[in-house]
Amino acid sequence: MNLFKYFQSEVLNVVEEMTVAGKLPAGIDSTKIVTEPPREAAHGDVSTNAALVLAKQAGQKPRDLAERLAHQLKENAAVVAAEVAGPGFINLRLADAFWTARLTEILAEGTAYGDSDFGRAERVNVEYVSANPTGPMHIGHGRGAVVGDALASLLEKVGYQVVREYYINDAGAQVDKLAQAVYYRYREALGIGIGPDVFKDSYPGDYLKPIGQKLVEKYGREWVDAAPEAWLSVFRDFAIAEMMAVIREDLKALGVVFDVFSSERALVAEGGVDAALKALDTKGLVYEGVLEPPKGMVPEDWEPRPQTLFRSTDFGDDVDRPLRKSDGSWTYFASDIAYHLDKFRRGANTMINVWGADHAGYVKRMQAAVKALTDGKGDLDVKVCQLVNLFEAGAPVKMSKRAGTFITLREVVDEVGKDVVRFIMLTRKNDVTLDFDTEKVREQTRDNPVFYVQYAHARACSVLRHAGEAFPDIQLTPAALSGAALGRLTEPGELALIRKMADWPRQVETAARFHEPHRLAFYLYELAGEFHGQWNRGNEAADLRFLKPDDAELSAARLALVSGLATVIASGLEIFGVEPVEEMR
RNA sequence: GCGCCCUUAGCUCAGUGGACUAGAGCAACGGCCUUCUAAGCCGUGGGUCCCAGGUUCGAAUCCUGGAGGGCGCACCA
Repeated sequence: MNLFKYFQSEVLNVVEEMTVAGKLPAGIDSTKIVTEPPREAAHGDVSTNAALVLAKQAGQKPRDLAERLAHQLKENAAVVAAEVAGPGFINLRLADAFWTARLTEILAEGTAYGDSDFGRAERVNVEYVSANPTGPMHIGHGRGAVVGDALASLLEKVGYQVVREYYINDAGAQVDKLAQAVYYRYREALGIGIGPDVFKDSYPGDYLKPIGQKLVEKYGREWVDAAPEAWLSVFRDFAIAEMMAVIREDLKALGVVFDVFSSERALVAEGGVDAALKALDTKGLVYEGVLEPPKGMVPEDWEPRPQTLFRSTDFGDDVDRPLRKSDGSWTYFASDIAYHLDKFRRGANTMINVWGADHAGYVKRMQAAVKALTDGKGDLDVKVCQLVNLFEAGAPVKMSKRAGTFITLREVVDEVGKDVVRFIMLTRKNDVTLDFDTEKVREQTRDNPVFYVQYAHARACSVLRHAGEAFPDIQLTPAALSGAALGRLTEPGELALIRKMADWPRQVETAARFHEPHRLAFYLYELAGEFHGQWNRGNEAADLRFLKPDDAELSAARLALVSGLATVIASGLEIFGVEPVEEMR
């Protein structure tokens, strides 16, 4: 249960009752009432601004109205105190029994705790990674991959029907360059010398060498003297398939999965671009025109040129955008328009794209296109992921493709483990740069959030294991533990921990609403902190230890708490795609 | 030059309209601990929330302008 939503509806019920009783005017607007945790825990458990919002409409003083509302709210059995504070906030204090009931709920629901129907089974398409099939993934792709994957899981948890999608840019100039580079690797594999500058405009990486070798194994010398027109499509298709296999392996190592891989080439081949552009044209949004040079900077090879343009300025963009290149072929933007129309037609009114920082300039035009094509019915949110700076023990890792000192995502994942990479990628909001230190993330200290959260889960599991030794007859299943005498959980630290755990459903919903999975990393860190804190108090005072050999009843109640804690952490890590470990090694 | 993003404690960052005192971790300083699983615990100091206006009963939060940093900027993806 999202207890804040519950009390929100309780507040609204009271408002409704008072309206019926004539104590409040009819037709009052209560939509601005919010019910949330007070900033200061000392103020209570639940706080609402209802009186402040309604005072003016009711023609009553905020504090007077607050007193009346508070009086009614006290009728709820869970409310032990309803105090008016400041200008007219109402702070509710809840009964211990209310909190222990939340623990029972957690034990009953398991990692499904925090699930909700917030999304109302609405369909959402989350597109992420979509790295060009021209090379292995780098650390920046990894961030997008994790953010997209976790966001998708988060949305599923709150009841959306989510499609995880990867768009393969397998059409256009980039993959032709790939074919070009692979052709030279093919010749090289046959022992034919290649010039020093052959990769100047394409892909010099060694990772294409095995592909050249495979082409030799498959075709021998067949293409050595053939014209480019002859080998281009063969080499291109082969190279794309090989590179996608590499990328899929990289993704697998990171634990990232997709429901759909969409091909740009296929979309073009089946006429999707022509259809989408025709649709735009029908709306009168396509025209032939000449763009001004970008304000304040004129590219060297600038020349005024008539182009086919999309009237994106009608939908909030800064300038109209070209749909066709000078050779008459479609631009990347044109096929992307078609792709987004395709996603919309496949049922996703809400689309979320996770992009790298270098694509930030495309957000407005893409949103403009979605608005135009769907008549405002489609919604596109773009999460732009800022750069990831790699460090090793505090020193920046210098990377240069030329010097061959390029660190791939795979290398980092193999070095520190997928769980570490995934968690760290979620410890910052997507739109700020993230420092990733391959040394620091393996430290076993409180500074390292991955360790700190994992350790809380492991420590909880450890306590449960020890319980089996101390109390051989005890049943440690959640179902059995929920039957414990939870009323014996009266220590402030224990109740504070349950309060934090009970906040999970609200945390999940808020993160989902803002499409911001990183919020959960902060929550999990705080939750882990509460648990470690209670553990440490047990170090000081033996009375506070979770296991008390001379008091089986109290121990069972505390074990229920420990089990619940492990459950909530596991529920969070599940969204992150991080395995909740049972012991640290 | 234009667009987008960022600017909160010495450092790294939470905090998308509410109050009494703007939070956390690290670092600093002062104590303590050597453990039911060790990688710690308690306390103290530390802030013109980049600046200036505006909206509001109320602004770190919304709006406008400015400063600094990042990313991008027609016919590449």
